Amino acid sequence: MPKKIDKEEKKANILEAAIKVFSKKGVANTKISDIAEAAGIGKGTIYEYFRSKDEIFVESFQFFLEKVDSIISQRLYRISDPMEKLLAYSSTWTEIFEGDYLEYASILLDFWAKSIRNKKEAIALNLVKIYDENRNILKSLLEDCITKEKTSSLDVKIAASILIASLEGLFIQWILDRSAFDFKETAKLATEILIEWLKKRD
Amino acid sequence: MPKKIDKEEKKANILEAAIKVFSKKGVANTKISDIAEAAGIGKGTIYEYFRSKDEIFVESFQFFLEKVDSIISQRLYRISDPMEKLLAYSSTWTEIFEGDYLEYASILLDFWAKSIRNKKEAIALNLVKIYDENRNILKSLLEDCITKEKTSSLDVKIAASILIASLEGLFIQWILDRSAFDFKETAKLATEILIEWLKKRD
DNA sequence: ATATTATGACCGAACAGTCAGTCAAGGCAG
DNA sequence: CTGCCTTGACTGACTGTTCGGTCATAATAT
Repeated sequence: MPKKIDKEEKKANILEAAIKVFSKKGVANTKISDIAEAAGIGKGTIYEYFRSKDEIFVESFQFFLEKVDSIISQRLYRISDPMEKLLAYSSTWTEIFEGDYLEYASILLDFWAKSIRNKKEAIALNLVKIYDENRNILKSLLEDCITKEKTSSLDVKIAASILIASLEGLFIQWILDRSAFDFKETAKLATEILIEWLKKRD
Repeated sequence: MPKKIDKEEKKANILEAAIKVFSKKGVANTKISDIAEAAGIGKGTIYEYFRSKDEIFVESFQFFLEKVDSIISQRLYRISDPMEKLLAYSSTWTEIFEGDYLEYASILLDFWAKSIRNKKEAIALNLVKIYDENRNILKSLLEDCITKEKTSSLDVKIAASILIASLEGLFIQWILDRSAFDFKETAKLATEILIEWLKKRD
């Protein structure tokens, strides 16, 4: 077999493994050898693809976001009805974490922590950008749902902020105690409440 | 004999210092010597009061929660009007972190992370309890605000969950990027939206 | 009052364990 | 053989924890 190694593919493999271990044990408690073992390779090999543990951490964040992003846009792509689209957005997050990706969830906390503590680093700037993008995406989706012109654009953006907040906040509560409420249903309800508020507004 | 010292007071001093350092650097990156330095004592002295770094972490969580709790109940105590009371609840969180305690904020992420990764540990069980208590507190406050009997109790508890979620979610976004929106105003708005929804419900 | 002793709070050097990152040796395709 | 990949034993820096010793002060004796 002509051994042309696909560096990108191999990196992706390592990142998948890293995310899995990071999620389970936390970044600080994860050894490079843990990642190597999870990826089924030797410890030294890791350093053929990444300069440092921190680089793995940063890139895994990017990798994770891209993955979630692609899942979301894939879903929204097929839907045309605005309301359906909005609900699909909010339910995608819930489905991601109710499904195979549940184990990946807690890595979000490490990303948040690192970003908050080091606002100047690329990872933080990136996260800020992601939030802003998502507020804007949701703003558009919300605007498509309410067919009123008089609602101020500012209100809609604030509503978008609140929606993101609700979804993430519910996620944290639910991950800690899944018996507290039905995540999917409650997320849907939160979305509907916001829409209703926007519609009734004058 | 040396002066008899107040063990509890000294522990509190160390915990205050620990929380400060934990917040700034993250628990994993905090050395015992950092805490000692911040508390103005020697490294060895720490171990006169705590068995291990982990014990400091766990106790600082408890300490932090009690502090926030006492601030909130102190505020609510003076208010009788239900709506005022509810708004005071939500604004207290914002004020805590907009004021002197801003630096303490990011320690929440370490608490969350530890709890989520180790659901059986005391710290996690405690956090679950805290959330449940707060959902119930908010449920009562919300019920006092809407003077309708037909609203189902379940709806109110779900609304309480969403309100907590909104406040925490907004907090994360705001801490990352304080120019995104006005925290206090947006938190207030989220509270009002939920009340409105509950009132109009049949 | 003053000297002597007992106490335990306090400290930080030393220890022991851990782990990120290195590198010399081995493997394997062409 | 040549060149590239892979590897895990190794190293050195780092840090949680221990522990023997110091010292200020309280208690007691004179």
